[in-house]
Amino acid sequence: MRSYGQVCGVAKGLDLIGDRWTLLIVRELLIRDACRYTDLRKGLPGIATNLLAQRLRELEQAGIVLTEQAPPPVATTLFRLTEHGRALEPVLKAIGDWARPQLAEVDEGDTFQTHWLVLPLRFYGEDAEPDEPSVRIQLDTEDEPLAIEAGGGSVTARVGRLADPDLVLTGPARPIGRLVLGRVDLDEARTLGVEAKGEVTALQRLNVRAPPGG
Amino acid sequence: MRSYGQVCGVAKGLDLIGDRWTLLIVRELLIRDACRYTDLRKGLPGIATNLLAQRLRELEQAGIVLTEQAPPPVATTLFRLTEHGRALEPVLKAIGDWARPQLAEVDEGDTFQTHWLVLPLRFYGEDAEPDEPSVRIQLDTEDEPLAIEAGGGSVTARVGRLADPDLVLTGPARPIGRLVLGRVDLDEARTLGVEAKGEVTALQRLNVRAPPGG
DNA sequence: CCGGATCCCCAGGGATACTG
DNA sequence: CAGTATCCCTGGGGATCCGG
Repeated sequence: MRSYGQVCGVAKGLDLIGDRWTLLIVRELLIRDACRYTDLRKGLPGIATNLLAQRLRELEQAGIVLTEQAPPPVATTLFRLTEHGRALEPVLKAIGDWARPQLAEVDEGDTFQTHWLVLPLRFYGEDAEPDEPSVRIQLDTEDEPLAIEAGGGSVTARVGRLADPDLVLTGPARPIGRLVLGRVDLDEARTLGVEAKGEVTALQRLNVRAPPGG
Repeated sequence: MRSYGQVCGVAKGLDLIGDRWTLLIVRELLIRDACRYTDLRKGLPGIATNLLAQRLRELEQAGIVLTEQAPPPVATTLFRLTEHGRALEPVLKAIGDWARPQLAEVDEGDTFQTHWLVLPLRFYGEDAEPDEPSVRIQLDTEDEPLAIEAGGGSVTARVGRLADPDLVLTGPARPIGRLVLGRVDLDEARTLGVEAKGEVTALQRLNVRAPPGG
């Protein structure tokens, strides 16, 4: 990117992360930790492949991303955030906090992927019953499976599959996302095609609060 | 800007504020409150005038900026942030926090303007002696005058001139900025061309702390 | 299949001139 | 003062192709 050439923290920051797609690449890496090139492409629908490669080079040069060679039998390049890169999480959180109202006006053509639930759950998720034993919820949608665990007062979510979940939610990604974030209840989600198998009360443990000021 | 088309708070936010120059326009409006078109242009060296006009239109349409007609004898258009626009301050703060280290590597061609001190003073400034009577410091550089006041534990700064300052700092903008932010002491600043007239101990009242995690 | 590189085309940004 | 109009050029979108 062309530098703004200003002695100002905001301008200097935007020199590094102000380019199109850059912060969304960081988002994907915050969600997935270590990440293949193809994972990034799938999580960034519409990005041109040359652009992704160029951004990754720039991010590596800026000390935000580092690459490593995975050992066989994987034998592929993995991309990962440096500590300086992980320090961008508050920036993404601030943008997300601010944009919460905009999230209501979702366009019909907008895409949704299940793993995008990870950051909102990390930022706003609480365990409603901290003293109860923890519960595990498995999301099974058309794209990647997501594993959610609530216990000890906090909520964690990651891409992948749980060994023995208390509750499995199967169906289209969008309604499952709205159910997990507490925007619809289970009855309404069922009419939208969501199937729940197991301990449905586990959903009560997920408490997703509103961002500050929203 | 072209929308990312993703059901994700970060992406939705970037749809509105991810364009080049946009957040720097917001920065200028956070510094100055009400602002003429020409003030914005001076504070954004290098921006194309058509681009500034276009961004202001987009920001107004997004409910971030509003325009008002100043009454005579000023008789000009003023730009101001809406409440939704002022809510972007934490986003700028998060970027500034993150970019603090980058601010050390300033290029020689980079420009600096005195009023850019307002946000760092607002974010990181503390009054070192909350119980003492407040002090007023006037900055007089080649560009606009800046008025700083420290008292009651906090620091405020705004563009403009004080009636009877306790201390007046005159000289080139860059060294004055570094002095106010505590990056050089008064002796070193003097060798860089800064003149101090009045109660020089007033500078001790300014305490500019480091951002979280930096 | 993974990790890109290459090519073409268009939209968005930069610089300058001009106008109500 | 507050923009519009214009021209040019770079950066981004989209597709295809290529080496490992």
